[in-house]
Amino acid sequence: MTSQTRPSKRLETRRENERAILSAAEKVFAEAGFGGATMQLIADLAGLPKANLHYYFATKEDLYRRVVQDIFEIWLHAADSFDNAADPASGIGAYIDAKMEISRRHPNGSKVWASEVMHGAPVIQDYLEGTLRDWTEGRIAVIQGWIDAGKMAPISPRHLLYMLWATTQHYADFGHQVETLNNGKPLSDADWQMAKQQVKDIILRGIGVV
Amino acid sequence: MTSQTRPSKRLETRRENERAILSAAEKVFAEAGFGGATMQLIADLAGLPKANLHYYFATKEDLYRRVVQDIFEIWLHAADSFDNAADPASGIGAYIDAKMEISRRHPNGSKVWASEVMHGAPVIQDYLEGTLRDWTEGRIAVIQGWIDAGKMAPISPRHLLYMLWATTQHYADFGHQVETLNNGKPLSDADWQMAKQQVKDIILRGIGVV
DNA sequence: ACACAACCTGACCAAGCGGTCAAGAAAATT
DNA sequence: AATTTTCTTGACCGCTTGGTCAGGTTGTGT
Repeated sequence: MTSQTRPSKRLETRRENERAILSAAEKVFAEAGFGGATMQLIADLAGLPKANLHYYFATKEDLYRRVVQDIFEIWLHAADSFDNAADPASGIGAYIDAKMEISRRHPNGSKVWASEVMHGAPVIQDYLEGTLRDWTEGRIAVIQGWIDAGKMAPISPRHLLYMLWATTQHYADFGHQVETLNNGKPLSDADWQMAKQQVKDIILRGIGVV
Repeated sequence: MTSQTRPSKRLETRRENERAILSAAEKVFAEAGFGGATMQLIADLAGLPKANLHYYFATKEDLYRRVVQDIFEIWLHAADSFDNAADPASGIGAYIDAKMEISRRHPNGSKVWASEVMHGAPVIQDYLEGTLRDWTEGRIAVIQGWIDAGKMAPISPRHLLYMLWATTQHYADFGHQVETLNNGKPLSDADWQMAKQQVKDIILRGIGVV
């Protein structure tokens, strides 16, 4: 019985360890940057000896690359909210909601991404020139279509996208600053709700859809 | 003649060296992060032997602290554009212009600041809790005054400020990404003009002042 | 001219880094 | 039960790092 594909203890612990390492690495890379992070610190946080990290990930760069790639995937999936929307209010509104949720749930990932780009994207330059550029051009076309159809104000779609990215990611990348200005307390559920609403209010009115 | 306060060769070279070191440090810290930056790299870029750096700045952290403080000063001065404005359109418009200009002229400084905050502001936490918090509360009051006077839409001043910071600094912190999406070419004068105008267009309409 | 203080720097050091490896433990296969 | 494969780990290594320091050089006040 239960002859279903057993997880095979080997693969199971492998997955567990990889996840523990990636989770620890994301945090350490986010808090210390690539240069400031040490394999020892990641190992301690993951609860494994340092040598074991090098069994799963040959080099520090390999580990870092995986962390950045994973984030990029999550980040791109927020685009799904963008598509299948007939009008800008719902499409862009949903995109803001999705990006804000990512900032809340994956602040470390957002920081690693920001750090990578700030340092000249030495690891993911190909992603910027490939996937991201294609994605961007596609959304610009969608937004331009809305403008041409008279559904929103004639702003530059490109700069609107930058504003959306900047504003939503600010709550992750500059989360510490936001928290400090919130009297040192993390944002509550209501605070996040408020932030989301305010971003949508200003931007949607800014592009003339309310 | 010329008995005016002579610069005194000593102080002159001191100032020159300090400026060379700080300029080099800003660039290296921005490109590599605190952890990734090395005193040797900064020394080479400044054209001085490494030991000489330690004569002017005792430790790497001291040097870093000075870089961050200098940036904070520049950053705060952009607030001057905010004050002495009777209506939100000119006040916030001027603030956006000023912050965009800083992003263009001091991208490295902006990156160092961003990096510092992203890593939990280990060095400038007191600035966040003191000067920045006071500054923020003050501007929130100004904006709230405009709202109460019916001069703009009733949005949350706090989140408007976050949006302003995020959007304007995006062109510095994510300059590499912006450049890549601009076909790998740096933004031209016209591009910057366009960016400025678009940010002002969307935000000013977003807060209901156009 | 002299003496004193400020400045400069090549050589050096302890500490910590990423990464290696050999030998053993544990699981899977036969 | 034996064997092979995968996984685990303490000890170790070469290298780079931030920082030091003694001794020389340069500028300044007297």
